[in-house]
Amino acid sequence: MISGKFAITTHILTLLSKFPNDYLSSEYIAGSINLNPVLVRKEISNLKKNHVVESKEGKNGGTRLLKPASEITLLDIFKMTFDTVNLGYAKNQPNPDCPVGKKINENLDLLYADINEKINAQLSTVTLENFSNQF
Amino acid sequence: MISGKFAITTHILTLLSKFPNDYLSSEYIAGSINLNPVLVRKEISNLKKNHVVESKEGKNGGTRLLKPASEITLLDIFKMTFDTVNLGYAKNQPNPDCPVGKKINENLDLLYADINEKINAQLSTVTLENFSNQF
DNA sequence: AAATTTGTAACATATTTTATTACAGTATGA
DNA sequence: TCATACTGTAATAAAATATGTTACAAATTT
Repeated sequence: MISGKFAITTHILTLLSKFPNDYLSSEYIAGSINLNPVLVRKEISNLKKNHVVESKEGKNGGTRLLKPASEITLLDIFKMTFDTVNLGYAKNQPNPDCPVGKKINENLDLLYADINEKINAQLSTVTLENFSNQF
Repeated sequence: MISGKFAITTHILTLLSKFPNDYLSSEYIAGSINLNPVLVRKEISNLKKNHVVESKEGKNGGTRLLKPASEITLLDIFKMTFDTVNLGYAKNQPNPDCPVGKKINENLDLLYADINEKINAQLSTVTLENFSNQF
């Protein structure tokens, strides 16, 4: 899963933030996202690895937040679900005998690094609580 | 072509900017990018549509810039090759009976719009000439 | 003990990207 | 004027990636 990871994780966390004391099941969450529950559990697995949620197995089990929504930023979610934003690369290795081919990816990297700085700054200003309050 | 469009087009334009008076063939350009010439011609077709380059058919034909590299910004390239940057959406339509599902995409859109503003601002500060001078 | 849920692997399908082939049309220049 | 070297574009194929499904062991509740 790549393209939907941030959106799905943000959706999951928004739901959890609405019921901070309940364990929500992957099936319930999947019903809101309209996604297979197995994929929801995979993203939750990632969130657990990052100590943002905890799960309880068995009957009446599910997942809940480990900390208040005010202490989670969208930048945190971004870091858990995205490598970096980029505007793409050509798939194949460019010609190393061409001055442009030799350095194109390096120079794109510099550009993309600048872009990511701006994005990170933006995302760090929004908490899950802020985001969730829009609903 | 989605993922490589910006990178490939930037690569093409960088090459053209190095030889502003020559018609470069799609085969030559493809050799630097290590990409099929047909795909290069497709991107060039897009550049022509945007009046950034012109092509000449026939023997000794090829493509060259229609204006100086100092008058083309990376934002121009971005607009020709990207819709908008986003951090993804879940693939399926979310549940409209859930308050979160109903508004998640709308709220993600707002967030992504903010991100795009920052990216646009950044890209508008770099000309093709600036970029090309790094090589 | 029965029911419900997570965790995870294995596999299947769908979608998107990239590559290839083919060939008509155009310009050059020997 | 004919061979050559290009562009333009459509059609198709292959590869890569994303998403979906099935299956089932393990955990917990009632």
